[in-house]
Amino acid sequence: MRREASILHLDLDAFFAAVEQRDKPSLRGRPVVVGGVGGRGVVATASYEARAYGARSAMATAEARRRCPPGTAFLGGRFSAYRRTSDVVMELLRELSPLVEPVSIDEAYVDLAAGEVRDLSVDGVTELARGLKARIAEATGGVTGSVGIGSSKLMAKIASDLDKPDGLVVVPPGSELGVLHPLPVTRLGGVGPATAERLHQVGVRTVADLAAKSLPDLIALAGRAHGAGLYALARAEDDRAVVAEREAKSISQESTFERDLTDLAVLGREIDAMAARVAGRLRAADYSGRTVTLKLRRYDFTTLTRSQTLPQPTDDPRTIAAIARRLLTEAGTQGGLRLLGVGVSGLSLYAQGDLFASDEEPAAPDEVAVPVQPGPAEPVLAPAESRWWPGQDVHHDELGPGWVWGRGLGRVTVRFEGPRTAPGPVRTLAADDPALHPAEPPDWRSATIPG
DNA sequence: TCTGGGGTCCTAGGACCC
DNA sequence: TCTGGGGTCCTAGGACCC
Repeated sequence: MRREASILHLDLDAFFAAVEQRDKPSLRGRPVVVGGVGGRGVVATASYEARAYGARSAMATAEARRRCPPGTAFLGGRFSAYRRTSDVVMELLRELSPLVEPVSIDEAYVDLAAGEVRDLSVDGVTELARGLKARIAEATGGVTGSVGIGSSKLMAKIASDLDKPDGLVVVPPGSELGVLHPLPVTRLGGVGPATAERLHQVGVRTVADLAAKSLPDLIALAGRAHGAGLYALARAEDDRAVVAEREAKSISQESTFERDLTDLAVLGREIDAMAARVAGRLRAADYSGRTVTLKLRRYDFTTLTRSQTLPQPTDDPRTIAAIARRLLTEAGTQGGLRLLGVGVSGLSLYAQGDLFASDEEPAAPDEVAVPVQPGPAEPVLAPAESRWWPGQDVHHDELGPGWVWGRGLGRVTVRFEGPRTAPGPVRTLAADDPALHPAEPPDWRSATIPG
């Protein structure tokens, strides 16, 4: 804990949904749900309008559909659009200080003491945050963020959560315990459902209740590291540094199937496709890794992992696939699998994987290398329809830019509008209309300054 | 038509080594 | 031949976060 409130936490409000409402004028002020749109999808982000009906992050999309009224937009994610907007925000943060720690695409810490900020008084950082929020809204075309500033990461994060959305809270140094102690323990990072349940069983509901427990009690309850962490957080003791760059520890891909799969040949091709993507990401980042992990989730949602560690790191898709295939054969597919995942950990930079990934190199001690084939798509939609998904950016040769509202029965419904137009008209087209093409996300920035 | 995808960190037991 | 004490690596699972 510092003497000054010099750590800032920014959390963009309902970020994915906010970007969708910015780019799709007809959705402004209306409920929007972004996430998996298939039968087994879950909600990534619900707009505040959708939250009013009970839609929440991590809820099954099917449940959100039940709760929200007709006309609610259910959209798959447009990650390149979110990434572009996030990059603009992160650059604004780096203008405050070079020490910026992105936590996720919509969240970051800034160490204001590491930059040029002169005035770290409560009034000074409040003024700074006002300016930041205005610049974010201006540069992103109206996306808002909630800002918290405090004497530690803990307090900055707590503060940004106190007044959502579009909030600004500074916790003056010295007032930490007054802010912290009345809050429910579940507001502390690291207290999830399991820990919360155990704490409730011993009568702990607020952070003040937690602070009354002894260190040995908390270690008995939550384990050595976690218990000691809770003991410190309850006292607002937090010296975690803002860290700009973190080395990756693992890279993985996983996929939940529309229907449970049992066939080893089909699952093997899924593994090949995932191994190819993991290897591609490893190579793009100049990483290779020694441990290959297969993750599987059975029909009954039980989840298990099987792994093997190699003597040398690899980034070779055939090696990764061959190991994962063998681990799958050993684990079995009885009853059906709803999810498969392939990951590589034990990463090192610039390892010798390339030197050894020659064609004659055996892929694994007891298995012949298998060629990588494209994964099979579950035939849920007709081929022409499966090109399109709700929320997708498209362009029509005559009708111009727009986005997909829905598809089915050989047709696709498109709304023709963009970030800087009025709400546009809807047209239903043939799913195989040759004039309709997938498009890049539209540019939300205002046109070049006239003159 | 309950329950995504990509991560991090921690714990615990067994193998193995000195 | 009744029995240590660490330390590290590997594997598996679980909790948690966004």
